[in-house]
Formats: sequence, C-alpha cells, structure tokens
Amino acid sequence: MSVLTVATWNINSVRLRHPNVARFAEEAAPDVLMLQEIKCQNDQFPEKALRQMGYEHLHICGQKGWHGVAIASRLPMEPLDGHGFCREGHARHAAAKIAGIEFHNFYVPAGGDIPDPEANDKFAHKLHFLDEMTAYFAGRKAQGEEKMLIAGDFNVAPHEHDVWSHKQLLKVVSHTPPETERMAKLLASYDFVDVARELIPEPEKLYSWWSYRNRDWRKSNRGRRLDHIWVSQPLKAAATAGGRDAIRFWEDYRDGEKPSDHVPVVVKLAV
DNA sequence: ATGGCCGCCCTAGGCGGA
Repeated sequence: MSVLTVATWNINSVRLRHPNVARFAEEAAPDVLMLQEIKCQNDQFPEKALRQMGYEHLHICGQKGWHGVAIASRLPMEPLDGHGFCREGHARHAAAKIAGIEFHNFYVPAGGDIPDPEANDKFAHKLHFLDEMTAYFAGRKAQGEEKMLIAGDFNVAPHEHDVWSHKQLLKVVSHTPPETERMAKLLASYDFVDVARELIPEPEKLYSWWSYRNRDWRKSNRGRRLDHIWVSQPLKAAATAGGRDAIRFWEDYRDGEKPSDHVPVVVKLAV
C-alpha cells in the first residue's frame, strides 16, 4: 500500500506563477499535478522549472494567451489523445495514464455573465461543453469501468454550501440550475464520486475560488467551490480510506506573492 | 447595497475571467 497524491490547480498563468507551484511542490508534494489556465503556448511553458520540482513527465496542451491545461507527473505517464470537448477549438482538456489510472484534466468554459444560452453564446458553449463531457463518459462507461480520475476547474459550484450565498447566486453563472443539473448528470454518467463532498459532507462550506475583487478575501469569504476531483467507483475505496485528511483545500495559496484566484485541491489516494 | 482586480496581448486599452 502506498499513497498517490493528486492535485488540481487553476494557476492563472503558469509563466507568472511557477514560483508558487514550486512552493506548493515542496509543501504538498503531489505526484500528479493538473494545471488549468496555463495561458501560454507549449513552447512557452516553464518546463525546466517543473523538471526541477521533480516533474519529469509533462503533457502540455497550451494555446496562445488563454486557457490551456497541463498534467505534470513524477511517475511515468502515457499521454492520451484529447477528444475535442470544445467546439471553439480551445485547449481545455488533457488526458494521461499514470500508475494504471486514467487522468482527465478539464478547464470548463466560464460562461460569461448572462445565464441565458439564447442571449449569451459563452453560456451556450459552457452548457454544450458539459453535455459533451457527459456523453463521452457515458460512452466510456458502456465499454466497462476503469480506474478513472477527472479533475479541474469545472467552473460550476454544484451544491448549496459550495457557494457563500445559495440564494444570491442562483442567477449568477457558476451556480444556476442549468449548470448544477448538468454537473449531476456528469457525475452520474460514469457513477463518479465527488471526493470532497464524500469526505466533507454539507452543510460544511467548501470553496476553492475567491474573486480578486474582494479587498480582503478571508474577511468577506465570498467563495465558490469551482475546482473538483472526482473518481470512478474502482477508485472510491482508495480515495476515501484516509477519511477527511485525504482531501485538502490549500487556502493559504490564496495569499502571498501574486496569488492565483483559485487554490489547489489535493487528494491522497491509497493505492 | 454596491463595487471592488487581474493577466493577456503586435504595450495600451479592451477583452475575458467567474
């Protein structure tokens, strides 16, 4: 029995914030690190810095200036083909097989301001993206169940206590019924386990993102849980064996030099 | 009750984030 530590973090520019990643790599020591919003092309990715942190195996899916995801691993990794998942051609998905587990890293579209797919094409795109994910994993499930871990910035806070005010956010993109209903369908598509809520049930509040606009994010504490780590049933026991210490939202990373507006979420798998 | 920030890009204001 050993422990595989897995992290997801929307880094909001990896070129600007790889020093933060280095600190995190020391402190949390994830074996597998899934980054979103790297905001650079593949040849601009700070590969040398990541290798110095012990991440010899990199699968980078970048694009110019926006979006972009990467999987960094201390263990050997077999990159897997992307499946599109994005009608706009953005780099929002990376997959790889590591230690016999299939990892999927997603950056779901934010969806713009107006929660109406007729009036706002970005919101339509977000809903479409979530539907594509659901169709993909339903198709995969029909072929048999694998050890699968999907994670990333899903840009949806699914439950009442995943936001600071359920009532005030019901009409705010990230917590509207069309989004939270799709999150439930996506979860069901492969019978995934939402590890954070399995280990820390409601009504305890859990947030992974706090807006830059709050002067004092800790004091106002208007957060949302947008970042998720889900596992398939064959990994459920491994993900839950450690109890609530097996999941951690590293809130301290919302402070310090040039923080991302998201904090890393870490799961320890007993494999 | 409201508005509050940040990072990207053909370096500067506009766009996107959520």
